[in-house]
Amino acid sequence: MARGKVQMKRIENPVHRQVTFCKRRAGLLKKAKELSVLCDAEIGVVIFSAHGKLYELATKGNMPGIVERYMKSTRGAQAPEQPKETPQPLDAKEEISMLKQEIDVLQKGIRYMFGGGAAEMTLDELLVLEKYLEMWICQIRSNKMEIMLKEIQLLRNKEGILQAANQYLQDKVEENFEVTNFGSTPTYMPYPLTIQNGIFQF
Amino acid sequence: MARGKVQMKRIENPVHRQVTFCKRRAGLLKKAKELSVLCDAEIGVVIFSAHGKLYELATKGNMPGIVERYMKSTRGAQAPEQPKETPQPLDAKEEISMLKQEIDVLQKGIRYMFGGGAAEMTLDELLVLEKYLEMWICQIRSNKMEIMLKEIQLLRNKEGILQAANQYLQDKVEENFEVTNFGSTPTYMPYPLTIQNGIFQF
DNA sequence: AACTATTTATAAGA
DNA sequence: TTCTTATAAATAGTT
Repeated sequence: MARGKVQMKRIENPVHRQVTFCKRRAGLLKKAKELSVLCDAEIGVVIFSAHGKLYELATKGNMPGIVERYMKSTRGAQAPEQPKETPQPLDAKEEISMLKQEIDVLQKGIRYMFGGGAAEMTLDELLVLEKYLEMWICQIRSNKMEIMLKEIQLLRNKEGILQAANQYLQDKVEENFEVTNFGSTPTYMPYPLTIQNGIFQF
Repeated sequence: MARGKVQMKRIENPVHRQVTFCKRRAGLLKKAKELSVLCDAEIGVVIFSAHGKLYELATKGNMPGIVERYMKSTRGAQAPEQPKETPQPLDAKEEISMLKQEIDVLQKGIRYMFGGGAAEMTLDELLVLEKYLEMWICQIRSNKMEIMLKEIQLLRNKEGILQAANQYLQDKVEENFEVTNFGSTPTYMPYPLTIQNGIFQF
């Protein structure tokens, strides 16, 4: 904002970036405080530097309170959609009715989460919903793991290919060495591409 | 900051205050975004207006992640953090695209939940969704606890009333006993309603 | 919502 | 980091 406009992209020079971070961080926290005082607002600001250091500001020094209020608020803040008809590729009618009951709980739960807590839920319903969410998280974690394992497998394969190439090249080099230094003792000659196995063991 | 300094205290005129809130809120969020982009920082800003309306900004649209990181950071009492490279934030459509992304994740998540994981989600999306679910579970557990504590309090009150009634009846019975068995020794006579205290201590 | 006169923030240099 | 200063940005009061 001074002595030249600044492009809105990451500052590549690390020193420059650090200095700017200092200055603008101070500016941001000051502005936040001003806004809270002038307009009687409750504000929380959390800043993690690129190096992971935490800077924060919270009105009344009460960040936990703000986080809690945020969580309560977001239940109602974003209401993307009402889940409508679930495609049911199921067979038995009893099963369907049971599933519908289940879906009722879930729909109620989603209203609970997204609909500003308008739907009052009983303790039993909360327990059921909690179980569902836990299952959901479990499933997500399993999918995450699957994706990561695939990635690892892919990298392993690449590693294998590279090691084979490495071996081939090494043989080639040794062969040339023997030709140019005929009669000398063959020496073991590890190349940089020969790397350790990963930390994951299948 | 223009046409006259401003006192750093609550603006009393409500109209004036509302206008200033709008302007400065926009300014603060803009500054926060700039800082995150220029200096590669992870930033979360939460603003509650005096009327309770929520405004927020989070890098990567990932407020739950920031909250979690914040909690980790503060719980460890200034624990050393690992420097994590933030993927370059997009600079084009600003907050709107990020919020849309956030909503996208949630919508996809709902399909994910109801469709038995049919919707393919990227690893990043799964991570964000996981954070949301953890947040919600936390909220649900807190609600559960609240309900249970209320229930316990209610039961305690009932217990108190019943014990009082019990005492009253017991006295009555003893009185009658003394009348009908004049001169006999009074005996201690505990009634079934006299029960032990619950396991919860407030 | 727009418009400016000012104040504030800050980029660059020291 | 801190100070200085020229200049860009933000914004208070007004229209």
